[in-house]
Amino acid sequence: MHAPVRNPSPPLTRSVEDYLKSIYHLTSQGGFATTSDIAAMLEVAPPSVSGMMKRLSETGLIEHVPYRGVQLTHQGRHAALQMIRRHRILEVYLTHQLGYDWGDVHEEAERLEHAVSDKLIDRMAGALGDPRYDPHGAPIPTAAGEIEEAELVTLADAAVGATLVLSQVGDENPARLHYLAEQGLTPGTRLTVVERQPFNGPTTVALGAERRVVGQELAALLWCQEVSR
Amino acid sequence: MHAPVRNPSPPLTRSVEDYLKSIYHLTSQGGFATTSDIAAMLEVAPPSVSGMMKRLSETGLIEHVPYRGVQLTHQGRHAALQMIRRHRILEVYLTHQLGYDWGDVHEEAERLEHAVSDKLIDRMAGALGDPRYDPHGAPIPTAAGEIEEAELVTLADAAVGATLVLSQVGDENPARLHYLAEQGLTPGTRLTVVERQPFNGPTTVALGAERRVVGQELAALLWCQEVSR
DNA sequence: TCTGATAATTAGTTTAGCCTAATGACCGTT
DNA sequence: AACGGTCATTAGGCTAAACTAATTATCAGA
Repeated sequence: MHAPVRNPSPPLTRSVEDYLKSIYHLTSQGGFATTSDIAAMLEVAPPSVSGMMKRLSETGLIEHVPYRGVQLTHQGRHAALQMIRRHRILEVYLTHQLGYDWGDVHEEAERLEHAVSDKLIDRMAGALGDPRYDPHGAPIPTAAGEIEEAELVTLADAAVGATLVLSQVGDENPARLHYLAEQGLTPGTRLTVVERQPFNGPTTVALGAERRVVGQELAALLWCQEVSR
Repeated sequence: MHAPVRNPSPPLTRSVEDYLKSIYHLTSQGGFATTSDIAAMLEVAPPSVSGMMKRLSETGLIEHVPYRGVQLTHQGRHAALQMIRRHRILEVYLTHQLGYDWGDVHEEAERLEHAVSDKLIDRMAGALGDPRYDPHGAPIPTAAGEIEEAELVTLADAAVGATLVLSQVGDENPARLHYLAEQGLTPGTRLTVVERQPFNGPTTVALGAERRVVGQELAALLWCQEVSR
């Protein structure tokens, strides 16, 4: 046996990789990621984030405006997209090749994404025919770091009468994902908004002949593409 | 996204896992693992080992006799065998399912073994039909922590005239492994010891009609089972 | 414009792992 | 029995990444 082998490009620690991913997700709609949002997402205390932001901006991965928040530099964005590619390829691989349920892949991928090599990810992607979306419908960045950006609305915001295709489920809670699958609410599903109760009330949708009533909270996680209205 | 997910049974750090594995390998023929052997295997300084030995014996994973060395407790041995199972299942999976070469699997498995869940290992093992040996011929511990112990001799020690089956290659250097594969020296190969030069000289073996001359250093890595002599 | 709430940062600790330098134990030889 | 060499351990430091407590910015409302 040999010494434990480190990943060929050593600079990024697990922690750094997690911070970059969080910042990516928090800024994907533009704007800054705030210290407390990052802290909440990673479940660490805000001072831990302040400290890390200092280091990350020193290494050129983020742009930090004190008391405002942070954004990724090109370099940081590229690294974040690498991680997201790894995560999503792993999710597809685990579901398609190893029988994982779409509710259970996130946790496993979350650990593996820090340990896999680019070579392994490429092999997995190859074995899967270079998939473009993960099991939750999220687009997979290319090896070069490009990602599809789609115009999406949440079901909670979609107009009554609109016809939609459910594209992404913005959640990773296994129980909620299982429930959604039972209800037939998986990416690719075509649905029509039948009605919505006021005061953040539930939305009723038609899936073919079936009706489903979706609470506000869940509806806000269902990202859809508008087909017509 | 959520906070980074930790492995369900959290206590063992990557480092601890590596130390346990090293100690297992160093003591598999019985006896104690010494501080400097562990240090050499993990490529750390001896004082780092002393420090870790203190912690590991406090947590009951090893028995430490100062200035003598260490041995695994039952608990430590079990944990080490878990890691070895993970490593070897990963190696088989990477070679059989993802086209890895037997010389390249070690490094990838070395990183992944710390990140995979038991569930994933079981799925991989299942997909492979619960293999009993890794690509280098080493036995894979069961999920319960049992491992086959075979009586093996290195080719360097085998008697001239003996007929052997090459069982394990005790090396993980990709270049050496590639060379061995080219020479047809892979686990399962049947061979006869034709002659050996004195003073740690090379050993000549017959593989069917073919002859191979194997240097002392390499011969010491080829663990064989004696069929007859 | 002041004030208070909220959010961000700084200061100071902790733990895991590593390091080098200094010290101490063991063992084979004389 | 003492010596010297090798090996192990102790002492003391360093870094990454977390924490709590204390301090400072910012901003919205009175």
